Amino acid sequence: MPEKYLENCLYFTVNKLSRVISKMAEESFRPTGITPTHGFMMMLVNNKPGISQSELAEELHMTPSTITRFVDKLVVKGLAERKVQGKMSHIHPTKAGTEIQTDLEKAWKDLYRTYSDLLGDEEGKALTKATHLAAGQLES
Amino acid sequence: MPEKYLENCLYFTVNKLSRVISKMAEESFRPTGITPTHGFMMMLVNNKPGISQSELAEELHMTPSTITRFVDKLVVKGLAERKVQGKMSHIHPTKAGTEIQTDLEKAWKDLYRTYSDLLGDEEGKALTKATHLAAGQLES
DNA sequence: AAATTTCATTTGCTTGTACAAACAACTTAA
DNA sequence: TTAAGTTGTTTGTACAAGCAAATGAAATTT
Repeated sequence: MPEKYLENCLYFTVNKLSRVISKMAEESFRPTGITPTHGFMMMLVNNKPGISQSELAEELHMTPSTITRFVDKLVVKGLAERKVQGKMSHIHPTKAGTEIQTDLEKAWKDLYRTYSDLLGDEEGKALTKATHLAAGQLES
Repeated sequence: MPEKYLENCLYFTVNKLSRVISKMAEESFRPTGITPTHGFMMMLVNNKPGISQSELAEELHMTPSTITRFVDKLVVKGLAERKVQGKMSHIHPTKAGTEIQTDLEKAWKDLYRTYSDLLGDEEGKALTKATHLAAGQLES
């Protein structure tokens, strides 16, 4: 299977794109002091204080164990706190957590601008949509 | 930034798709006894015995350190061997390595079929192409 | 009410991947 | 021909993410 064939493989191209855009996202979020995924999680917490971990898992499409670790980190960083109630954990933003929201939104917009400028606005949107759709179709 | 907004973010959708298709690829490659990425590496080695690690890094779009670890594993599994020559490492397939080539190709085809069936043949191709293009445009 | 099942979270362990620093071998120029 | 720089590989360390099993609480069944 000669060299160039790899780029006809969705597994391959998607993983590569994932690495590239992840690096870009880290760059955009650097000023906030947290990584992109932690940033998204924090925004979800700010958006709905008291959100449960399973809701976070649902939104972020990540497994519960990963969510636990990520919440741990937000707590250690003083951005959020866990209120345990029976078997549920409810996550609330701290003052510091509320305060970085603006930075997070800025970072997110910045990321959006960066890749949109490189891909073209419409192309970026189209790719995002296609990617989202495909992910949905493939998970079964 | 309310819930559904995440799906308008390329970083997000791409990472999700990457997780989904990686799982699918693992599934397809399970019969071969190695993971998809090791499988691709092995195919490259079979395709060009004596290939250097930097060539592998180039083809696979991965960093040299990652390549080292992956080659290590192929060696440990008895599928390949390193012939060190000066500062270069040349990777050759062993007998066992040559022998699993057919299985690897089958796994690869199987992966292709699986996602093409779910996405539609043309859509799958188009997405692959778009993804490849985008990765190229973004890495700068 | 006790036993069982279900559910949300946690913990231990594993894998993939990267970066930074180190190292080793080659190249070039004074 | 030695010093300086470059290039290919390796090693140490770290982090994201997952799985499987464990825990602890709630809900359901007997």
